[in-house]
Formats: sequence, structure tokens, C-alpha cells
Amino acid sequence: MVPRERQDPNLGILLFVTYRALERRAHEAVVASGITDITPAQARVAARIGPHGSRVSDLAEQARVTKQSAGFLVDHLEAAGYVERVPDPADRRARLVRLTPRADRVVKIANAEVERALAEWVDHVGADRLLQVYETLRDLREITDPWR
Amino acid sequence: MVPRERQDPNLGILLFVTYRALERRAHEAVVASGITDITPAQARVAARIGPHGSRVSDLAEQARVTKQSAGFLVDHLEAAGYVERVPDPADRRARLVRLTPRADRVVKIANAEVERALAEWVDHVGADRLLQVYETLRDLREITDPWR
DNA sequence: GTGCGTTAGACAGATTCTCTGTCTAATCTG
DNA sequence: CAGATTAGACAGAGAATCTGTCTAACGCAC
Repeated sequence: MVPRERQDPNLGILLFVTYRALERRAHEAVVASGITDITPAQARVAARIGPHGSRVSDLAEQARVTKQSAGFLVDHLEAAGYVERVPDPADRRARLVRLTPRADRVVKIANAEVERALAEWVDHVGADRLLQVYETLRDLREITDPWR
Repeated sequence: MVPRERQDPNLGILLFVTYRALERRAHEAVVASGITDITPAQARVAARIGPHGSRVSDLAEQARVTKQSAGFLVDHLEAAGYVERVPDPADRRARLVRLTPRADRVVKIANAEVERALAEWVDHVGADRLLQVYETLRDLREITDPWR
């Protein structure tokens, strides 16, 4: 087959491809370990949960979905036993979503796979260049992330 | 309100935030111009259409969805008059999805907004650092994009 | 050329995800 | 205290995605 021409990729597509590669690696590793009751959308929300728990509203902001969507995803994660909702002592309107012990294994598998992927990336472009990407995107966050 | 602690963002989240910021800017600019019949998911597929048209299968690969999903989105874009399907002279099984003249205005608005956003990013971190990000992600593509 | 495996894409159906809109309770602010 | 804001639940609709199946066309080995 004749190779079809490729347009020069723009930055948006490169960001998308790179992000998706990482997400896909993590999700596939989790599935490969026999855990099949977590979808990518649920994982995207769960990955934003802080060490001491997070509010649904905050998760929604971080995952760039509405509070309703985030609540829907948290419902499923909760039903599957990966998160729990506890009252927020600081605000009686709010509830904190926390990872359960059941989630620890998933987190460990996903993180390990991300580490593995990043190691491959370092092999490919070097640690210095990858670090530059990280630092630039981090600095860019001030203007790309309206919620800080 | 007491600012809640923030975890140090990982590379995955930074890639996600940055990509979404760009996509959101483009989409909002299009909507602001009065064009409201294109969804982000449709735009994501449409943005992958090459200058001489692309096959649904290729669009699916680029947008990281199944052929079925891509076909579904192309159906809607076609119904709204933004793309057309023409026979592929090189392969009678295939059809090429091409942008119509009606899509030109949308493309122009979206591209202009992306240019504007990138200019702001350059102001914030400098052209050299942004270029480094581009080049590194481009080189990384060899291993992050299984479809080349 | 015939036959077999592969590929492009359509169709059907189900599930998952996301949104708008509305509501209550709690908090914050002047 | 009164009004505005915030957290998040509930309801319903719509969009996006998937698996599975099917047909037509291609490619290749024989």
C-alpha cells in the first residue's frame, strides 16, 4: 500500500496523542491485571482524588466535566467499592470523596505502568527534554487552568 | 475560604489540562461566532481530516475512537453540511471524508483562536520553551502513536 | 484465476457519559 | 438577619462510545 501523506502535526494533536498514550497504558495495565470494572472516564475522575479526599465539585473542575457528570462517575466508583463519601468536617454542605483500601491496588498498578511508560519516554528523548516539557506545561498551567 | 492543598501535578494531568485548554478555546470561539451545531467530539474528528480527505478508519485511529464512533460523528457532520463523503478512487471499498466550503469558515475561526492562544502561551513562557515542548512531543510521537 | 484472510465501512443495539435545569441545605457577606 | 453564593443531589434528555455482525472489495498465495 502506498503510504498516505501525513500533515505536520500541530501542538494540539501532539498533546492529545501524548496524553492518551499515557492514559491508555495505565488503563490497559489495570485491565490486564484482571480489574475490569473501572472505565477510563471513572479513572480520570478517580485520579484527581487528593490524599485526604476531594469534593465532587473539585473533581469536576479538574476533570473538566460538570458536577453532575462527576457525581455520576463517583456513584459508579462508589458502587464498585473504590471510593467512599464521608462528610466534610469543614463544610456541612460538602462531602469528601476518598479512595478506599480496595483502590490501593489499582492505584499501584496504574502508577507503576505510568512509571514504566515515562522510563521509555526518557530512553527515547532523554530525561532533560522530558523535564523541560514538564516544567513548561507546569508554568503554562497558570493560564491554561482557570481553576489554578 | 482556606485554600485547599494541591498535589503536585503529574505529567499526565498537565498534558490533559493543556490540551483541553486549547480545545476549549477553539470550540468557544466557534460557538461565540454563532456556530452552535458542532460538538467538541465532532470537531475532534473533523480536525483530523487531511487536505485531500481522509478515510473514516484513519480518522478513527487519529481521534482514538472506534470506526463506529468515527462514522457516527461523521454522519452528524455530514448532515450539518460540514463534510461530504466521496468515493475513494484508489479503493472502491473506501470513501473519503472531505471538508465542504461550509466548513472553511469554522476552520478559519478555530485556527485563528488557536493562534491567539499560542501567542499568549509564548508571552507566558517564551517561544523557545514552547518550541521545545513541540519538538519533544513530536519526537515522542514515534512511541506514543502506534499508528505513526 | 480461485480461494482465503484482511480491510473499509455500514447497521443494530446496548451502555456509558455528559449536559441543562431544578431543587434543598448550608455557608458566606454586608 | 437578608440576600447571594456554593455543594451537591435528582430528573430527564441527548451525545458519544462500545461490541458484534454483516457485505463488498482488496491482496496475496497458490
